[in-house]
Parts: sequence; structure tokens; C-alpha cells
Amino acid sequence: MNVHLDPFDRDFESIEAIADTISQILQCPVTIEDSNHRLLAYSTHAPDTDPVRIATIIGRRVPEHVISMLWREGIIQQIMDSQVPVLIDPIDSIGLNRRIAVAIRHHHDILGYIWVMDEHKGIDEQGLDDLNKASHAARSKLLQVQTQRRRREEQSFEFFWGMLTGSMDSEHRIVDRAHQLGITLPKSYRVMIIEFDTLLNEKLYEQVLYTILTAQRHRKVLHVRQEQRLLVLIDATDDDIDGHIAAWILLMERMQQRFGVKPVHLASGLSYSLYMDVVKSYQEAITVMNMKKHLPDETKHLHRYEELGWYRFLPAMIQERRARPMQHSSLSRLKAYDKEHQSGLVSTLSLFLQADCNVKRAAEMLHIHSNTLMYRLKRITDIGGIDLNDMEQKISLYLELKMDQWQS
Amino acid sequence: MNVHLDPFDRDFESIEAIADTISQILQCPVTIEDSNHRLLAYSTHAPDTDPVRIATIIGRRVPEHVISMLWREGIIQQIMDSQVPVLIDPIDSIGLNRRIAVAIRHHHDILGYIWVMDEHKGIDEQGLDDLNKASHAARSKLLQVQTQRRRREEQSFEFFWGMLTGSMDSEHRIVDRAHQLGITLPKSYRVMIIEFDTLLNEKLYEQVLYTILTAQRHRKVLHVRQEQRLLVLIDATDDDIDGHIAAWILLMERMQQRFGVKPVHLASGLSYSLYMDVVKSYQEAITVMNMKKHLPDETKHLHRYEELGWYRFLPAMIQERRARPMQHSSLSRLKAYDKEHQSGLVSTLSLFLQADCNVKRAAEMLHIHSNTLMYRLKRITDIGGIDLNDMEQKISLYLELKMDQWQS
DNA sequence: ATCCGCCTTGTGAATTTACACAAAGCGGAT
DNA sequence: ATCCGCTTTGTGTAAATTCACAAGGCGGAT
Repeated sequence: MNVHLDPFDRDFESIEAIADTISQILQCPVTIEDSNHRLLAYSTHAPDTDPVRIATIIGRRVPEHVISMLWREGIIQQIMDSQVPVLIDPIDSIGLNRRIAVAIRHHHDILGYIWVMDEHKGIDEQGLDDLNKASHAARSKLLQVQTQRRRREEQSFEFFWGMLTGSMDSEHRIVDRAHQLGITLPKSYRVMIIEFDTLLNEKLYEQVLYTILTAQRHRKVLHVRQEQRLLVLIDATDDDIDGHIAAWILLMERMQQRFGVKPVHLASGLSYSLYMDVVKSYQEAITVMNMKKHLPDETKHLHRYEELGWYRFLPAMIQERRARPMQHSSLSRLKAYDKEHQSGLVSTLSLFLQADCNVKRAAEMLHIHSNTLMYRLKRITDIGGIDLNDMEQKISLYLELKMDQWQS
Repeated sequence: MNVHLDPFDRDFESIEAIADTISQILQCPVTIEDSNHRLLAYSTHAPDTDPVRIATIIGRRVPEHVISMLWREGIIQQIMDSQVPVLIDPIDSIGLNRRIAVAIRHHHDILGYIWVMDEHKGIDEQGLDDLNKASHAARSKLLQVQTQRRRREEQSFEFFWGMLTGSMDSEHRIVDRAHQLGITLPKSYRVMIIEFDTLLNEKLYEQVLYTILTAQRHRKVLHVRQEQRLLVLIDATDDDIDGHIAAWILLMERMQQRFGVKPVHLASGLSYSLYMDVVKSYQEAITVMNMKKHLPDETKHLHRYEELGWYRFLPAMIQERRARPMQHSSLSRLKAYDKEHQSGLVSTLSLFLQADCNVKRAAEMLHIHSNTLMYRLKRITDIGGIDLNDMEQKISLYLELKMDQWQS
């Protein structure tokens, strides 16, 4: 066998075929992973294998603690930087035998890794060269698969976006299209918006999406990426909404720990069963999100549209107010006075109302003597011509103040 | 002058000409009135005249007290019933000299009256016959004038309706059209709806309109008649709104006294200067009217859109609620309890909130012991899971209850 | 009849709140 | 500096509100 024909100079029908070919040539177990250490393929007739490999194959991903270890030890970095296969010494503590790894790269991007278990140090120069060639072959295949996936993803984006914007004109149309795309739509769903504090670049997006997929046990999730937002169609069939949302919040926190990305806001619309209602759920989620922007204190601990309470009427009210701007005479007088004397009568009033008109409580919140508050209230009633024993007036003031707060 | 040619067998160029002709033949002063005793024409070269005639000519209408007297005495009735001229004896107390009157009738309708002052009893059979002929001539002329006025009225209806529905597409278009129709639009205006408790039939309509015109010193007023409503464009240039509305309320009461028609509701939109905004003012007036229908107690003493306070947001809120029906869990529990035990917890809560959460006041309004109310409140908080010391919750309940009240 | 849950009313004590008044700080105007 | 208006804080009292508890009425179920 002096004449060594390149066994990787052909078109492989699948990544598995590449793994098997490498394994056959090197007589070692082989696994191929993507850049996120998800299992893409593994050789089948492996003679012996180690615990890490078994766990990887079972979990369809390299176990978390192993990944952490490899990152900590700088091994991943080493593989990423090296143009040639890297030898890795065994790490007994995690059950990792000796192996050789090579990155599958395309320009400067890492598409994945090929791992070869090298129990018996049976790999020579020729073997390493073959491994390099294998890496190139894998690259072509991966790119091919990737573009396929991209195309399918794009179709799914388009589909979901169509649902979100209400441009799909009938229920069965939606169902048919989902079927075409191989997407199983949940019986009952909500639209959720996840907003981050930074732009969702390619890498971040991949990571976030991966976290979500993992949490959802790798069931496909319809989603669309926006500037700083990710729109997701979440399953609401089991009506354990609180638990569900709690899980998402946890997920977000985990994301923060891992990638340093903080999803600043979670907002979800109502749950519906008709797919034509995705628009509605989306609009509701947007409403919640806006509410969180404008009234952060009031909405700190809520995420779902149904938790908005009376605040859900605010947008409609504000629209009405904008259509017919009329100033609340009492409030405008108070505002004028505040401006003139730099006194916080309006804010005092606001907090007083917030505190259920309880003088003692409000005074404590303001860190002032209750008589001071009493004095201010007297000024407020005098200047504003307000009767604080009149529910109608208080409601009017409360709503008006909330709208002001929204608009400022 | 044995050959007596009929001097009324010709086409008169105006009603004045008829009056003059009669006057000339009979040698007496003559006035012609419409069915509402408004002056239509009077002879010019009258030799002598009485105080009533002078007042009529000056005021362009027979003085009120004279009309009342004539009705009371049954004289008007007599004239209306008689096919021939009626002789009326002088009534010194009101300064009415002896005169002869004949109705101008068309089928069974009375179009107006011809009055001839007959100081010297100088009218013979021939004169009475001439008077009858004059009445026929006046009929033709009046019908002619009436159809003209009708046509002009109809055009004005159409014009105003166009403004109300917003089908006029530009400001100068409106101004031009008004000019064409000889209508002077007020600099600033409001749309007002007057709703009656009965259908506005022809007669009623005439009467109401007449009352309004009288009150407006006979300046033309744009208006449209609907089933039970009259839509009016009222002048809001002088900003004495309260006095204005007060005047209208008085007017309505007067109407009630006179014709037994009760305008049940007055509702006015905001005042605007741009004529394109008539639509808005009309919509606002409708909103006020609806509010009065649905929340009569709350809106008993208000008529203008700007007086609605926070209630102006209710329609928008209700629309929102209808779009996404979600029940308030506390309230639905209370409602369920009420149904089960026929207890009025919800209404108690409603009144309690209305009374600014003042136990004493609310108990008095309910005619119950304050401890009874305390007990009920405890039940309400227990069953509904409500914290009545939380402004947010109270606002939510208050708004929800108002909406319920609207919809019921 | 008797029981039981639900509701209403009454009583009195504990607590809270409203209000009047005094004292004093602060900033601007004279 | 002095005055003045506005504001804050403290004190004490009168008024009110809240709350627990007792007593009794009412209607349905056993």
C-alpha cells in the first residue's frame, strides 16, 4: 500500500460516511461535532470507547462539565488556533481518554471539530495528514448541510413572520404551510418577546437559540430575530403558565451567566388556539413590552398580558387623549405651581394616591413628617381645587398621572 | 265701477304685493302672517294703525301675549275653522282694534293668516269676497315661497349632514358652499344633539325649530332632523359656555311647557374653529349622549364633552375589553357568590368605592349600620381576594365596575 | 323543632387620623 | 440686617375609624 490515494477526495453522502471513513483508516473511534459541541456524527464500528464518548453519543452533545473543562484548560482554544490536528492528553478525572482533535474551519469560522480517540498511539504522520484531509471534506459537507439548514430556517422565519404580521389569510393555509415545512404547531400557543440589552449578533443569536432549544428538549421552536429582540412562539398547551414563565426567567438568568447577555425583558401575549390569532398575541406582547419601557416600576414583576390588569387600557386611553388633547385643569395648575416654586406637589400627589391616600404610609415612603404631607395636601387641594375625598376626582387624577408618566 | 274685475287673478311678484293690493282695495291696513304668526308682509300706505300692529311689524312677529290671548279666547281656532273671513271685536286691554282675519289654507293645512284692520267697519260683502280671493292668491304665493324655502332647507340639511359625516373634503370647500347657500358659519362652533322623548314629527319639529330660532334672535342655525334627535351647530364664539348651555337648558324647559315635548338629553361636543372638525365635535356629542344613556346617574348634570372627565376614556376602554374579553377574577368570584346567595356584594363594593372607601358615608348611603358594611367588606376581601388598601386594585375594580355598568 | 351558616346591629375599647398651633429653617426682596 | 412668605417638624387634643365580641334574626337542611 505504498500508493496512498486520498480517500477523502470524493463526495460523501453524509457526515456519518466521513466519520466512518476516518475511523476505518485510523482504526479508531471518531466523533464529529459542530461548533457548539453538538454531536453531528460518530463512527459505528468502534472497538473500544471511553465514558465521555458514551455520554456524548447518548446525550447527542458533549457533557457540560467536559466542555467547561476543555475550555478552562485552553484545549478548545488550542484546537481552534491550530491548523493541524492537536494531541490531547487524557484527563482521568472526567473519564477522558487520549485523543486527537482537529477543527473544521471555513475561513476564520469554526464549523466544528473531529475527535479521534487515540487509545494506543497508533496514529502516524500519514494518519494526521489524512485527518487534515478529512477535516476539509467535512467542511464541504458541513457547509452544504449548513446552507440547507439556513434555507429551511429562512423559510421558517418567513412563515412565522407571516403569522406575526397577519399576512396569512386563512387558518388552513397556515396549517398546510407548517406541514410543508415540517413544523408541528402547538395546540395552544403564546407569542413571547425576549429583548436583550445588546444587539443580537450572529454568535449571540446562536447561543441564545441553543439555550432555548436545550430547555425545550430540542423540539423545534418557531422564532424570528429582530435587532435586539427574539420573537418566539411558545407552547401554551399545558396551562401551567406560571411555571412556564418561571422556567423562562430561569433560562434567561442562565443565559446571562453563560454568555453575559442579559435579556432585559420578557413579554408574552395571551394564549390562543387559532393560528390566525398569532397577530393578536404578538400585539399583546408588544403592549406588555411597551408598558415595561414606559412604566418600569409598575410592571417590574409581570411578563404576561393578562397580568397587566387595568394597565391594558392605557394605550387606548393615551390614543384617545392624543386625539383630543385637553388639559386637566387641576393638574396643570399644580404643574405650574411646581415649576414656579420648584415644589414637588404633583409627585407628592402621585405618591399619595399610589399609597391609597394613607397619610402615614405615604409620609413614610417620602421620608417626611406626616404633618408635612398634610400641609402639602392642603396646598394641593387649595391650589388644584381638588377634593381628595372624591373618588371620581382621584380616579381622574390617577389615570391622568399615569398617562403623563407614560408619555414622559 | 260696476264691472268688478278680480284684482287677485294674476301672478303677484311677492307677498308684499298681495298685502298692498288688499290694502288698496279695502282701504285698510293689512298684515300677512305665517302659521306661526311670524310677519310675512304688511301694507305700506296704511293710514292709521293700532299698537298691536306696530309691535308686530317692529318685532317681525305678533307679540307673545297677543298670541296667547287670541288662542285663549279661541279666536285663532275660529279663524282656522272658518272658510270665510272672521270678524274680531276689539280687545282694548291689549291694544287690539277691530279687525277681520282670514286663514290662508292649503287642503287642511294652515299656511298663514291675512289680517285687515277694520277701524271704520268699511268692508262690505264685496270686500269680504275680495279678501277670500286674496287668501287664494296668497296661498299660491306662500306655497311657492314654501317650496323655495324647503329646497333651500334641504340643501342646508345636506350641507350640514355632509359636514357631520365628514364627507366634505376640504376647508375652503365648506366655506364656499356655505357662502353659496347664504349661510354665515360661526367662527367657533359646537355640535349639539337635542334628543326628545318622542318622535320629531313635522309639527313638533316646526315648533322646536321656531323656539330655537326665537332664542337665537332669528339668526339662521344649521340643523338636521333625525328620528328623535335634532342636531344643531351652535355658535361658540363667545366663550361663555356655561351661560350658553344654561340658556339652552332653559330653552328646553320652555319647550316642555309650551308643547309638552321634553327634550330628554342635551349633549354637546367640543368647540372647534376648523369646519373640518365638525365630524369630531359630532362624534363627541354622540359620546356624551351614549354616556347619558348608559350611565345616567354619573352624567345627570353634565352636557358637554369636556365635562366628561375620565369617562371620556370609557368607550375606548370598552372597545379594548370587547376585543380581548378577560374576566376580573375577583369580580367574577364576587358575582358568583352574589348569584349563589343573592347577596349584593358587588353593588356594595361599587357603592363603597364610589363613596371614596369611607365606611361611614357608604353605610349611610346604603341605609345600613356601618358595622354591617364592615362585615360585608370583610366578606368581599375574603371571597374576592381583594385588598381594599391597595389603590391599584381599587382602580382596577372601579374601572371594571363602570364598564360592567355601561354594558348592562 | 333544632341546628347551622349567614347576615345585621349594637357596644366599647384601642388605635389612628385630622387638625390647630407653635417654633424654626430657608431663600428672596427691600 | 430685616422682613416675609413658604415650608418643615413637633406637640397635643379632639374626633374618627377600626376591631373584637356579643346578641339576635332569618332561612334552609336534617
